[in-house]
Amino acid sequence: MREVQPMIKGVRGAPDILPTEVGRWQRVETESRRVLENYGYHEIRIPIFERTELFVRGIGEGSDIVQKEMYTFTDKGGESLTLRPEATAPVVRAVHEHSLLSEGKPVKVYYIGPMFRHERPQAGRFRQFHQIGVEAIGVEGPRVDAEMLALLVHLFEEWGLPDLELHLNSIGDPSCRPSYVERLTEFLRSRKAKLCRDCQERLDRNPLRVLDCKNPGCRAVTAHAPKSIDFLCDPCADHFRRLRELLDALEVKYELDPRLVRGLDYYTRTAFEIVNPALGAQNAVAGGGRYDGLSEEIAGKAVPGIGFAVGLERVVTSLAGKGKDRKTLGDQPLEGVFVATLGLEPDRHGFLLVQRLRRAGVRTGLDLTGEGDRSLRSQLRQADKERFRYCLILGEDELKKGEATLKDMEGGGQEAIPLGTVVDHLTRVKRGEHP
RNA sequence: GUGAGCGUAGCUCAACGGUUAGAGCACUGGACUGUGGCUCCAGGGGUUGAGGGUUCGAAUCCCUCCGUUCACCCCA
Repeated sequence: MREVQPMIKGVRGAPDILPTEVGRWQRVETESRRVLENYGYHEIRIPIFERTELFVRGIGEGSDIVQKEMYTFTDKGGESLTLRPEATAPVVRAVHEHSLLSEGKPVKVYYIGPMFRHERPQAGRFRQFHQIGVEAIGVEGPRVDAEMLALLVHLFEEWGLPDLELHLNSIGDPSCRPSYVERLTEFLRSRKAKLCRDCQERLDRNPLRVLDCKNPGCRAVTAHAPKSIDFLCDPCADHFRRLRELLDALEVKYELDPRLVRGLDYYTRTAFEIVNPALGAQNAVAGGGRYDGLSEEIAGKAVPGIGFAVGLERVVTSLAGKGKDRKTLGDQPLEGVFVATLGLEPDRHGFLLVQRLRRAGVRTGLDLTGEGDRSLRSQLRQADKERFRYCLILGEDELKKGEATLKDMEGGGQEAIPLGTVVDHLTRVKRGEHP
C-alpha cells in the first residue's frame, strides 16, 4: 500500500497573495506607475539576485541585514550569490555598469518587486515582501530631495492614505556626524544607568540607535538628548535649510523627528519615513534618505543619490482598514455573458459559441464540470455568482429552432434571438449600442 | 536568534476527562424533471497539527517536535 504524501506547504514568511486580494495590489501598482511617470521616473528591472559582495559592500558589513538576514547560496560555478534584501545597491550598480549618468543627470528610476530577508515573521514583516522603490542619482542639491518628498506624499494621497505622518531629519555627513555622535555618546554615557540593557550595549556599538529605542525609560532620557540638526556642518545645515524652504513652498507637511536615524554608514543628510501609527510594531510604511557615499562604495566613484522604498504589504494592510477600498465581488459591475447549455448536442454548440464570443472580446463564462448535464438552476447560480450581465440559454428546444434564449440577469427578462446573430448582438451590447 | 499566546471541517468557532466530535458560513443536490439572488430540506467533507505519556476512558491533562500569531531584535 502506498503511503499518503504529506501536503507540501509554502515557505515560512513567504505568503501567497490570493485572487481575492490581488485587485488591491494591482490598483496600488498601476496608480503608482502613473504618478511616477508623471514625475519623470522610469521603471528599471534588475535581477532578484546579485553577487553577495554587492550587498556586503553596499549595505555594510556590520549591518543586521548582512550579518544575519541574507538568503545567500553558492551557485554551480562556486560563486556566492544573494537574493536581494533591498534594491538600492543593485540599482546603483546597474546605473554605473551601463553608464546611465552619461545621458544626463539625475538618473531617475523606480522598481517594483520582491525582496528577501531571513527574519522572524510578524505583523507587517515577511521573508519575501514587496517594495516600490525610487532612486534619483547624480544630483546633490536639495531640489531633488524636495521633489522626491513631494512625490512620496503624492503617492500616499493617490492610494487613499493621506493622513499618514512624514517624519524628517538630517543626520549630517562624514564631516559633521562624528562630532555629533561624540557629543551624543557623552550625553548618554552620563545617564547610562537609566538606559535599558539593550541600549547600554548599543551605546558602544551604535549610539544613534539608542534614539529610536521604544523603551519608555530610554525615551525619557533621549527626549533631551542633543539633536543631529544642531550639529550640522555649514554645507549640511544649508542643504537642510533650503530643503525645508522648498517643502514649505510646495506645502508638503512634515514633522521634524530628531529620533529618526539611519544606521548605515553611507547615509547622509536627509532621512525620512512615512509612519502609520495604527499599524503595530512595524509601522514604517516607507523609508529613505540620501546616500551620497554609496556609489563610492560599490563603483569607486563619488556620485550623490537619494531614494526611498515603500513596503507594499504595509500599504495594502493600511488600505484594508479603510472602508472605501472594499472591492468585494458584490460591488463589481455585471458584465458579459454566461452560456448555459442543456443536453449534449446543445453543449457542443455552446462550447464553440463561447470561444467565438471570447475572440470577439466579450467576457464569457461556461460550466466546465459537465457537458450540458448540469441543471439549469446551478448554471444560473454560477452565472449569478460570477457577476455576468446575461445568461444565454441553449437547450434542445432552442437548438431545433435555431435560437437561443438571452436572459438579462439584472432585470430578469428574456428574449429569443437567432443563434447566428448572438456574437454580433453581444458585441454591440458591449459597445453600448444596444440594450 | 529570544520570549509569550494559539493549533478541532475549506473559513469562523462550539464540545464539565465520559455515547458515533458539533454549529454557522461555504460547497453539491433537491423542493421548482428548463430559470439565479430569498427561503426551506438533504448530502459530502475530520488521523481534533504530529509523536509519545498519564488514565478504565484524552480534542480536553503532561512532555517533545512541528506550524502559526504577536512581541523583542531590526526594518519596508
